[in-house]
Amino acid sequence: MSDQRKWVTMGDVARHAGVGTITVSRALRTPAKVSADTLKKVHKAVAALGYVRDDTAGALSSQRSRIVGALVSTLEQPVFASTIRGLEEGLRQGGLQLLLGSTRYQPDTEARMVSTLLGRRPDALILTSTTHTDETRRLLDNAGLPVVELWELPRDPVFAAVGFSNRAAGRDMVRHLVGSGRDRPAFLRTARASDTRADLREQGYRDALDGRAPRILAVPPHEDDSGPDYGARGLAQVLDRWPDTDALVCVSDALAVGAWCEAMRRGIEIPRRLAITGFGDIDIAGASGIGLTTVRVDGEAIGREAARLTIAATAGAPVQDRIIDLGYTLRVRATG
Amino acid sequence: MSDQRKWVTMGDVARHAGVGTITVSRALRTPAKVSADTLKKVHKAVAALGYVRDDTAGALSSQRSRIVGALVSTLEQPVFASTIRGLEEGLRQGGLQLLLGSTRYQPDTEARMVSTLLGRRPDALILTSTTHTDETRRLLDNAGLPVVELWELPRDPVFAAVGFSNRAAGRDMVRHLVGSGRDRPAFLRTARASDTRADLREQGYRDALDGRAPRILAVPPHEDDSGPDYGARGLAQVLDRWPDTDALVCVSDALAVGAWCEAMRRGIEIPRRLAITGFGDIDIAGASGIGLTTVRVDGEAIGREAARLTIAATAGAPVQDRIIDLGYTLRVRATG
DNA sequence: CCGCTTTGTGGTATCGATACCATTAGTTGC
DNA sequence: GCAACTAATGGTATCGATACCACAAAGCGG
Repeated sequence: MSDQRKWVTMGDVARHAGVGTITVSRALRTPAKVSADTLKKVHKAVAALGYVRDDTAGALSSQRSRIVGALVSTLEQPVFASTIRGLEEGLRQGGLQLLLGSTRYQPDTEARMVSTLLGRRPDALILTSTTHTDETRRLLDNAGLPVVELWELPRDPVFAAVGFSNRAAGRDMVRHLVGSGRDRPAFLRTARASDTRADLREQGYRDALDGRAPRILAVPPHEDDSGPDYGARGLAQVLDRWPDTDALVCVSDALAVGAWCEAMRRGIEIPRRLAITGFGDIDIAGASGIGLTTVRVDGEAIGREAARLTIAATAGAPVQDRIIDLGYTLRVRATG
Repeated sequence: MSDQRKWVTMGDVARHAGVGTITVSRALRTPAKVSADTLKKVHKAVAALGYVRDDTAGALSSQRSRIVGALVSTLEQPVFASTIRGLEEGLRQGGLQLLLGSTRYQPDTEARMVSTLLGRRPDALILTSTTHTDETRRLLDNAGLPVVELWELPRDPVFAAVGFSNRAAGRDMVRHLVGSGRDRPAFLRTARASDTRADLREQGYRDALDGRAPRILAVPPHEDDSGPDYGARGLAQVLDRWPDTDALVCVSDALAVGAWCEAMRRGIEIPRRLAITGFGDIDIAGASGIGLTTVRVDGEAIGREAARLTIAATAGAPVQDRIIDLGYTLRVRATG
């Protein structure tokens, strides 16, 4: 940390280069509108002074912050890692910057963060959730900016959505299990109040039961417990309650991996005695030693597509498809 | 997305409440300086108009953005998840907001992102890396703001650092293995050009060899390969090259879990025939089925401590300890 | 060589909140 | 009862970049 010296301003650069401030602005923002000669002078001055433009001031005068706020449900699990990567890269190409936050699946946290984010006057907002408090919904509606919701396909998106049908995916997975002879599948999830994606997958599970009695276990949230811990606890409780369960459909890969570990510890043969499936296809799911059967979602594509939509919308281009379904793939591996 | 209606300004709120704009500013920023009566009027007006303050404008005039930029090496693995959580919570209590980015272990990406971040005039910067390009270092030195580096203890921090000794941790882990009879430990890492933490842990491994021949394998980075994939490939290559290896010290938990899976697939007995250790103690490491022996790092504490330091520094308080060592714990579990 | 467009450049007002200073009313001390 | 203070509030300049308009010079067709 150096001394209290103030920042170099655009005016300083202009003086040093012998041009007007506005020319410096153009040289940096729209180089095509400036002569090659002037451009060189400006760049030299910028380098000499170590100038870094104040985008905060730029945002104020242009009424465009070039910031896109994004709120993901969790950063603890890598589910959204690829989506964030896709988003970040896509937005960067459009000259936009990602302002990231995590809601931890709590609607009130989401409300607070949306409010904070709006204070930075982002050009758009991206949310990996479609369940909002009334307060949040009001803020979003009044903000007058594009809002893109991810990983689901809400019936009435605030503005647009990119995702897939969680319900269909859940249904397909259970059908696959039933089709390969599993007759008593159980569904394992965490008991979170507003995890719409989990609700939808559970609904898909019910859809596919076809008259069989549902075996649904919602592990209560517990301080300091992580995904795999829930999975291990969940498996124990499921077997406790329904000992003859022959397939465990987990709402996420993190849970599935935890359940798998617990099964290994107990010496339960997988998949002969018990099939285990996950959701998301995170990196570890594919590890050869586990080989988790799961639903693959192309998170990076979701991110890229959301970025494309966002760039188009902020540029004022008309957006045709407001609900984009990118689908999913059943990835059948060793565990079921 | 609603129509093109402009944002409500502080002036609008002031008019609606029948007070001056500056009073509204004070009511929201320093309520103590405003009478209870006025406060109520202002809040009512804010609610009625759905006002959200423009922090961008506030930052410009007060020369304090209340933003702290943070760059982590990766978001793909949950190593830094707890650190981010600690940071975010700590900063929020100090009225600061986290602007998050990922460098993907690439110094040039870091340079680009530092520059972009500085354009938002953050009050401080936080980096989970101590290896910077000359360009980055110059920017940081000239920026005149507190820079806190995490997860390492550099000799000459830009401003301050919060972390632990990666070298000592690596050394302790290997000493533990050697002490329990492992005579031919190998070290597995990814071959990334600028992963200082990996370098230090490797150094620790060498320290503890005590005359034994080093067996170091750096898996070359490969497009689309994730942590566990590297681990699996790495185990294969290590056993190929040094078949009698009896302990595999992995530079991260992600690698260790992948190696563990591959070992399971090959029917290698763990830990009898081969010990496997990781680094970081991510959630899955503790899962009972794996029980990975690893180095536990209290990431959340690092985040909280960094937040405390940052708040103090931005408030102009004198900072005494610029290098804070939070230590680590050897967590011996089933795999070694 | 004259109107016309195109290209390059600069001056000035502006974005919205806050710093700074001024003002008023009320309170305290002697 | 008056100076000296505090509490509460408002007016105005300011932060740094960009929008908008103006203008000069160059290119160009006839």
